[in-house]
Amino acid sequence: MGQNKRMLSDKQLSKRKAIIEAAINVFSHKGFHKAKISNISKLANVADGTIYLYFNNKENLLVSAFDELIESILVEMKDKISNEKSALDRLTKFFDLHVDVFTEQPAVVRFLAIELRQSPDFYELYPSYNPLKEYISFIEKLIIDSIKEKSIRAVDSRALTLIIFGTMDFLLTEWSTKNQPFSLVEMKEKIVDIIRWGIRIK
Amino acid sequence: MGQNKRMLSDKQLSKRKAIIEAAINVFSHKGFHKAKISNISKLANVADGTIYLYFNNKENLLVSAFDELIESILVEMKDKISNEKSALDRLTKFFDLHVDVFTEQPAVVRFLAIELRQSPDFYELYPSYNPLKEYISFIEKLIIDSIKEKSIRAVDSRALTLIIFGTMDFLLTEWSTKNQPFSLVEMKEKIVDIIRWGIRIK
Amino acid sequence: MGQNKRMLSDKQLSKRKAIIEAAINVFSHKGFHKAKISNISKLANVADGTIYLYFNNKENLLVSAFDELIESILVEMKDKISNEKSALDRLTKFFDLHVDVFTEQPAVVRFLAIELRQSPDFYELYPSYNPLKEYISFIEKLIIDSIKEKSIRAVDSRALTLIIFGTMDFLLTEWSTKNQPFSLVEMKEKIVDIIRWGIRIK
Amino acid sequence: MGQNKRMLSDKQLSKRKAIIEAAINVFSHKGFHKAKISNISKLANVADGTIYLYFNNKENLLVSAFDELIESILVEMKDKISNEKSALDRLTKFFDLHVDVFTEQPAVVRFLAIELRQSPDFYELYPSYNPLKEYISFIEKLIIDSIKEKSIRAVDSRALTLIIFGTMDFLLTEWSTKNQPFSLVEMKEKIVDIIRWGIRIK
DNA sequence: GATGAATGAGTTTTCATTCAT
DNA sequence: GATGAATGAAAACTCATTCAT
Repeated sequence: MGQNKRMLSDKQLSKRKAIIEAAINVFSHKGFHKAKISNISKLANVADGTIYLYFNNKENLLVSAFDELIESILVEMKDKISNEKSALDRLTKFFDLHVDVFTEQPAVVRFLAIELRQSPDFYELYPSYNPLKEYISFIEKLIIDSIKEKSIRAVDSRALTLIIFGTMDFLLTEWSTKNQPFSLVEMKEKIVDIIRWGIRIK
Repeated sequence: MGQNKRMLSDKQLSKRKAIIEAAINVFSHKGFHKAKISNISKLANVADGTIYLYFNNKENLLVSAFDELIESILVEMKDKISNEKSALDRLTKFFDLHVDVFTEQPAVVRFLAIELRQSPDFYELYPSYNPLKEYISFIEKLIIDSIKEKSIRAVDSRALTLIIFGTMDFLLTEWSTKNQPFSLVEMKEKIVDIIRWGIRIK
Repeated sequence: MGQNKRMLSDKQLSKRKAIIEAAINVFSHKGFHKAKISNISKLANVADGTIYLYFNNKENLLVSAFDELIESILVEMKDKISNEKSALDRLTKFFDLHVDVFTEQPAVVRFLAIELRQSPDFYELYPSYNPLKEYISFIEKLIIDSIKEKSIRAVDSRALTLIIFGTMDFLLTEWSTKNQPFSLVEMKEKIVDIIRWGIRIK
Repeated sequence: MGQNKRMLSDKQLSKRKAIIEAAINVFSHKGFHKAKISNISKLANVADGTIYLYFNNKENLLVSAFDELIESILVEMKDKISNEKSALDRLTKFFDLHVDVFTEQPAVVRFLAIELRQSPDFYELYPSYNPLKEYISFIEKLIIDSIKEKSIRAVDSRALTLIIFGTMDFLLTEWSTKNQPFSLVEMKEKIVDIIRWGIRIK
């Protein structure tokens, strides 16, 4: 049975990590249904059965991999934007970093953008669960702060969050599934320009 | 074997339609992989084998359902916006209708927003295929026209298309997967306001 | 339901014949299990259902095709050897004709040599049925006559039948499945020579 | 996936053997197409899936069973005839043993005589493959040696091989499919007598 | 704890056969 | 009689999961 992460020894933690990394890799490239447990165990250099010592089942492995991937990305991004003075600068930087991270790891885009939506049963069972929740909440927080700082006009923070995340998501999905059909950096600048206009203080 | 749609009798066309409708319904609720052909055939009141008289296989049924659904939606929407005077009005109306259509048929949102991304094999086989292509192209065309009419400033049409479609898509996905957590119409107005500001002529 | 052949009109008889011919053709080339009723009906220019007006089922069609093919071959061969004076000449001629017939229609060899053995259930149901029975009996009769005429020594007729038919069958199967790896006529002469030596009057 | 036979543990080898034996049994009685994998797995006391740990697919199981059966029979027969002084004695003994082996295991006759010809696809894919090749070659070698030893006259070795194998094959098929309608041993003696006459040195 | 051989449930697709027209 | 659209039973094979070692 999958065990609580906190009760594991160092050796076990590194084994668990190897499994998670292998899982992200395999799920990203093959998709949830075509990914075989044996692919993941082979890549992680463990036996098939070992995976079940750390995770309850395949779906739980997918969800765990999601959670930890997003958490690690978010931690890294929070750290990198911490030097920025204003909330708006942090938000802009966040957008930049989002694009950077995913440009460097296109497989991760597939994983987050596509696999995320492949467990409808899971959503049915846990409608409130959303691995992106924290990520999106962070964006909304930056927006609220920017409004408080009066760097941007007092738009609805939820609405702006939807615009920003939805656009980032679709931008990267298009770029990724269509094999980089445009310059991501240039396109990002153009998008930021439009959105900035929409929220600037007159 | 799947047959050419044009060679079918009226009776056959209605049977084919029943299958497509059942397929959209089942795929929407269960996802491609968990949807069983027998679920679809039962809902359509035909035998399993009958589906294979009209479609080559399960994937072909998914793709056909997509194509026909999007085409019918697009035709309807094109018709409804044809009265609008300016391209910008048509674009705005298009956004409204998009939300209306999907509000009325939440299963369709799931189908388009989620299932769309669930046939990775298909995309590998036909990387250029994208059932949303025409839909997205139409949005971009409205944007280009609006710029020509000088109703909006001369932003990059591709960038604005990404913003509009990405936002619409995410707005509806959030609203749909989280069981309508906010007023869709109000949220839409707020989003339109922000984007309009971003593209208005000073 | 399959009907008695004798109650059919001329038109029906020709339809039945077309089906039998198509069946031999398709069974020969595809084998019983890969042959589809629709292949046969298409080749015979009738509807699938029509076949069931003349034959009870697929297996019955196979068996009927066998029977009629062998009967027609046997009738033809009996006619052709009727001019030969002695039973031994008729037997020798029969062997020659056997080879000729199958050289001209290799598909028929496959049909008789291979498909013949593919209905084990059928043999279980009707252990006494053997479509080759009459054919083999005829060989044995020629042997018995030859012995009576003292053209050959008084060997056991059954034993010699087994040698002659077994050799003919294997000769043609080898020649047919291995794509004519030797000169059939020359090999036949060599075989006949050996067997003749074995049965000649000292 | 089917594994290399040499890399298996003793336990696995015995499981593999049980599967092969069950396969021969079931294929013999039902024929390739009517034999179900579940019949074989049940008889071998393993799960359906286990068969696929040892063999790639049903056809591969058939072919493997063939190969191993013929090889084991041939090894045994070669050993048993090794004491005979002359090649002609070995050939005669070989014929005797052939009949003995198959008399003791009638199911094996069916398997070799009937199933052998039931994989038309296989022959199409690998036209040169013939599991009986080695067996037949061995007979021809004994014939060539007998001629060299001047025990028999200098007939064409290929022709005589066709006679001997064809006759053995048909003899056993008739005896087997018609439920032992004659004394196999007596019939064999009569056949050997005829053939011997045909090839003796005057 | 780790292993990996064994399990067996589960589903698409084919195609002989039927029967309403 | 003839048609061919519709039926639905049937089976090979995969792979997540288990558990004896």
